[in-house]
Amino acid sequence: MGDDARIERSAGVRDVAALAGVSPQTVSRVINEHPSVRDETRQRVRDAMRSLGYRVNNAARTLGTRRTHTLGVIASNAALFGPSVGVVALESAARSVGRWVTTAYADAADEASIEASLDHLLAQGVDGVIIVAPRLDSVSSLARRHPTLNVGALPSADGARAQANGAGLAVGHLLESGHRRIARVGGPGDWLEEVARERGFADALRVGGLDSLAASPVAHWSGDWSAASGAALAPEIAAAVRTGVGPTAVVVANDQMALGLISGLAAEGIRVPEDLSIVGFDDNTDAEYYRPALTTVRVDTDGEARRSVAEVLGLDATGDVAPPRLVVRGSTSRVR
Amino acid sequence: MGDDARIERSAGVRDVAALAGVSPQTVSRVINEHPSVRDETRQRVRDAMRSLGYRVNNAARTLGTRRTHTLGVIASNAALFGPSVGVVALESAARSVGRWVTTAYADAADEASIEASLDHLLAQGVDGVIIVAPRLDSVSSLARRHPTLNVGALPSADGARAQANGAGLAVGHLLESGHRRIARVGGPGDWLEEVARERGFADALRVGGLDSLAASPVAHWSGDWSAASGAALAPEIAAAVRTGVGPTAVVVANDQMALGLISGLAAEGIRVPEDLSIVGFDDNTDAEYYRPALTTVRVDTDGEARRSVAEVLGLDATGDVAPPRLVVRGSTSRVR
DNA sequence: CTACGAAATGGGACCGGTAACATTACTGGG
DNA sequence: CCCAGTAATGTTACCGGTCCCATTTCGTAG
Repeated sequence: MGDDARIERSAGVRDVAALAGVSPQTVSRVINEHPSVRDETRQRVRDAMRSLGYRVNNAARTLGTRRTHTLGVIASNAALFGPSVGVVALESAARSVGRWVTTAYADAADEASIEASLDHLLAQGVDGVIIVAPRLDSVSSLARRHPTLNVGALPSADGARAQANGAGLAVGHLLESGHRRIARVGGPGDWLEEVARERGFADALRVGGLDSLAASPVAHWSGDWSAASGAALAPEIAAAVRTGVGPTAVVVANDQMALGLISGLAAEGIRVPEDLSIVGFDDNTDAEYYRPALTTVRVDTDGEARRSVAEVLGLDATGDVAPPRLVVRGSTSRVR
Repeated sequence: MGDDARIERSAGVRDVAALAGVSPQTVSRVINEHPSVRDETRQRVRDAMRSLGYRVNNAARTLGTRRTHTLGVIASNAALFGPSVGVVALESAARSVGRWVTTAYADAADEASIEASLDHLLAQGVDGVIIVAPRLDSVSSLARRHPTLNVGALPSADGARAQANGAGLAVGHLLESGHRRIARVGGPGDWLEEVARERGFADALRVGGLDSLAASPVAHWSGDWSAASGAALAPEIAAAVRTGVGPTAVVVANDQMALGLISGLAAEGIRVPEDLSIVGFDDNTDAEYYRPALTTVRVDTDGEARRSVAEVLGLDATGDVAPPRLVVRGSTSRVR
């Protein structure tokens, strides 16, 4: 292109202003889409920006405004589908409203680790923080300790409600299939999503005419979302099934625990779905290829992410959030 | 002078300087660990910083230095274990050397999408960019178009070599188990990791005394890393196995494709490992709970990430990288 | 004791936008 | 046609570190 080989310091607002014949302030107004700029002026400035290859300098802008246009995301355990997908969805949602995302991974079970991640994000300066798959008290606790900070969560309160409904769908499917002894394998009890999914499960059972007694012989099993933790529960669950009065179906809190559970049950000689029906939650991309293919609940993570971002930034929500949906595959069958 | 109760703007270098009785410049030197500061002075400044709760303002610093201390990461498809784990490892590695990470997700197969992500990162200003699981030409192509930018990859060139060795381990295991007709299911051919794993596979076959002829009847199968793509290959592979002169073992380019393949093969009536041994790659957290549990190759992603970060930032590498390791489970058996 | 180079420190200007306020150009009502 | 009120634009200083360069202090050889 140009053979004037000089180190061109990238153009600034003043350069653009000079070329467009306006003041730097007007250029700034154009950048920020301030309404009080005549269309013709705006166009002239835009042209100048283009011909100079102008790019806003985020640092300068931040220095002046004290707003970084950056969203901090604290996520945990990337070996889990849920959080991974959530982080991607958040990044996409944030970018679509002109924000950057800085991510810090932490061990969600360890409050100190979360605090360290938050410190890291605060040092950089972020306009808000979203915690992915938070523990129950993480959000309120952080909000309390950093009153000036916008703290949000994925899922949001609305998202949690949706997940409760999703858990209800799973129960409904099992009831329709003739199951009456339905147990549940939960996640860690102090996680927001676990609480929602558990509540949805319990409510649906009650509505179906089965109170908690229906699940009484099976107690409450729970893991840590990992396949390993699902597998670890297999012996106990297998024993319950063998009694003949144990559960005929289990609603598991996420797909990966379901995977582990099925694997462990196989080792115990319990067949799925012949001896026990299993429903997962998330519908991760692999669930269809588990053996048997997993019946599970799909949630609209992208929609949820958009909602969470909008909430934290105080914007109007963009786009709808699809309600959760049951995906029936091979891990559930009618009760014999 | 007048001490009106005004909103306490967080302390800056000038405040610290005043309290410590030095110039702002000296405070700056302390912040940046410049050697030419007397120990006693340094200590005085540090004390002042602490007592004022001083925190560097990253934006101001960036504006002055033109360095953001931020690393950009471009990753693709978070539904895959490999990239997800890689991103986390990079974040951790970067943080441990005092950098922030801004992530942008892109569809790696779509050059335009990568370019858009890069634009996004450049607008923020990053000191370097690391592409996770890059296509073969992505890195060099970006480096060419943005000559001033530090571009790196995960895995690095060394990491790719290690993966080649890992693929060799898989082949070695199969040879020892008596397999002689060994096929391979690759990833997308224009991906760095695919090239490395394929090369390791081919080299090991040759060293084992089997040239490419051994694989000739099985052609070259490949997918896109997803379980779905693995499942899609099942009919064709099943047909080859049924001929009786097809492969007795398959080395698959990653665990998730192996999962899909096994699922698809089951539908075709091919049993793993009785009729066909299968080796995966990655050893993701779920592989142990696939059915059968997957024999696979584990790589040291954390170590690789540290190496990539150090490379891009021009630092000395910290910590060793563990060599890849074969994990033998139930998806492989001795040939009958 | 002097001289001189290195070490330690200080003094502005400056990075590139933007807030705050001032100014000028328009609009419509009386 | 004047004036208030709003729209459009300009002026100036400032955000908070750091760069460059000047200055002072120190160590030590001559």
